[in-house]
Amino acid sequence: MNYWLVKTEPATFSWEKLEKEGISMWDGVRNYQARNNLRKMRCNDLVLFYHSGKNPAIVGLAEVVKEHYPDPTAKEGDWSVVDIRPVRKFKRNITLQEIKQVKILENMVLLRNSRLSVQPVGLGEYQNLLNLEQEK
DNA sequence: GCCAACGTTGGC
DNA sequence: GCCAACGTTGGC
Repeated sequence: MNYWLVKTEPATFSWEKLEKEGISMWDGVRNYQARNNLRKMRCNDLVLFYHSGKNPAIVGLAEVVKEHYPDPTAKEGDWSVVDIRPVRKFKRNITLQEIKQVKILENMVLLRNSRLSVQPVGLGEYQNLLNLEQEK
């Protein structure tokens, strides 16, 4: 089992929309590194769902339900999508600001390469984030 | 709205 | 193959 994080502008595709749609196709990825990460996702892998823009934060947890297949929205090029579904909304948002303050999380791709929209998350990082959620 | 970081494009 | 120019992302 692997752990991931996907970023999205809430105006483009929000957590609320994911909950409303249920199983959703994660399309529109047009970055090779992000695409390659999509292709490494396996069914049942867990995906932290991150809102970028105003009040950047992890807001919920999703799950991969269908492994990669060609992106039907791509007019050209070799692009992929996966299907995800919402697992649960976090009981509170874990903000970028507080993630930055946790020493153990300083190597997260989220902080090291803030522009990568589909990124791996280490097991230790994942567990730490869940612990953070329980605090406060 | 600004700007840093990163990716892509295209001339040479 | 290098690099300047440009476009995009995303935090602030």
